[in-house]
Amino acid sequence: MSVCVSTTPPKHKHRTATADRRPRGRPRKTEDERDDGNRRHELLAAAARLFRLHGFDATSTRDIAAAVGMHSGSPFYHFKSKGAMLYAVMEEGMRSAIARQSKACEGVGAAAPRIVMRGLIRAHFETLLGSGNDFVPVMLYEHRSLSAAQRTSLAKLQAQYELAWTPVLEALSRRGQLRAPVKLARLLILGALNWSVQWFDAKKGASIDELTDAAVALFFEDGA
Amino acid sequence: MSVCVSTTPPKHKHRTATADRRPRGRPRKTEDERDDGNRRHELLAAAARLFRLHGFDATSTRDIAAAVGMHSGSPFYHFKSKGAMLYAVMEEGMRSAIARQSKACEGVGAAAPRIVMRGLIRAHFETLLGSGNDFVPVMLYEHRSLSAAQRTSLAKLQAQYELAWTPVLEALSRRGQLRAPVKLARLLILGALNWSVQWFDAKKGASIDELTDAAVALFFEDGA
DNA sequence: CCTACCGATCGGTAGG
DNA sequence: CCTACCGATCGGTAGG
Repeated sequence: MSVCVSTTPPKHKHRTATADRRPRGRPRKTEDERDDGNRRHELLAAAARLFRLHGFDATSTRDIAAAVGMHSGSPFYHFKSKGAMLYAVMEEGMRSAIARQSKACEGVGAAAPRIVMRGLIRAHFETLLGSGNDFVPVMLYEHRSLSAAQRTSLAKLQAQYELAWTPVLEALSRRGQLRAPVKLARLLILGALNWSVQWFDAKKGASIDELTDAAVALFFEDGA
Repeated sequence: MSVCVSTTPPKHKHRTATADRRPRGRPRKTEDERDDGNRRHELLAAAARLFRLHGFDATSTRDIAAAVGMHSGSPFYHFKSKGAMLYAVMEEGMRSAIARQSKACEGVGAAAPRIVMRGLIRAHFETLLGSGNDFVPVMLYEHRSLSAAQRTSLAKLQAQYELAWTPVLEALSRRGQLRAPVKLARLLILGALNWSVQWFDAKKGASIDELTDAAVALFFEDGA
């Protein structure tokens, strides 16, 4: 029996009812209608980088616009508010985190839980520390700036993500390889990983692989 | 040989040269000159609470003033800038954290390293999660808002705090009770503890003592 | 510590 | 997506 739960996201359908904003004024320069999404994503990537670097409140929408060569009012053509940009960054972060996690679980089949756990930890570090992966760190550290409704919405994605961890921890616990209560262990372990955002430096110190090995060794006993 | 390093802070002498600001205008209402310091500390406690709750950028100096019944300009009689308030919060947080840690180390004498470690972890949780202890959480989560000079200054206090951990971890490692490299283990363990600020709820779930037990069990093997 | 104020910046919008 | 702009808020200060 595989211990790795599939957490492929359900189709989402909560684009807001007011999302049918039509372009006004100057028409598209080219026939290529689809670079609309590209500009939007450019904004999102710039926002993620700046939010991570300076924080949500310390980043102005003007900063974000300038980072992609737009003028001050233009981001509001793509997003209806600064808060909507923050939420979009976090949502994209969670979707890619869930996708990476699912991929890590593919094909581990009936592997030993310690092997599966190594895959989950490795994927988590990659999501947090991989170059250009600013989206999830923003989610972790700018949570406070969300509205209540946004928080509720994101909580579902987070629960979905963490769903994969519990059965693996339980399997390890049954085998005597985990020596703390599963629920607290999950919180402590995820905390240890999440905090790495604060000190990890890709240019010096341990690599992501070394980090993963250290974490697995620290938290779980050998299956010997 | 005791494994617990004394980290009593050295006398600090870096009150800035411009700290001799004299009171102007309306004289003190009473003869009690010494409630000056009390007002300053009231401001600090209110700032810590608000910074923790809403973040540094989202808290205005007006909010802080209102929280202690002052008017908008008055905090600047006690602190020369908002940034100086942030630094003062963090500095006070570190001093009390170091004091609590030193106390936890007193009298453990030649106890087994696992016992000493339990004391360090317990003290750390108390510093982070004890009721009214907002100062260190602010330090952990608002680090980004410091100036470079402030960061350098605080780094010394942080290094002093973490000094106590290394020899204990090394002792545990020698005994085979710690299964990851000491340096990475320290980063991961402190991260697990620091992250508890995000999810701990004094009104439900585990108590600080249960948390401490779970952490010790998770990270360290029995000395059996 | 209060009053009154300043300059700067910010999120957001109308209209094209 | 740009131009031009508004109202609100903010950190900080002079003077008492």
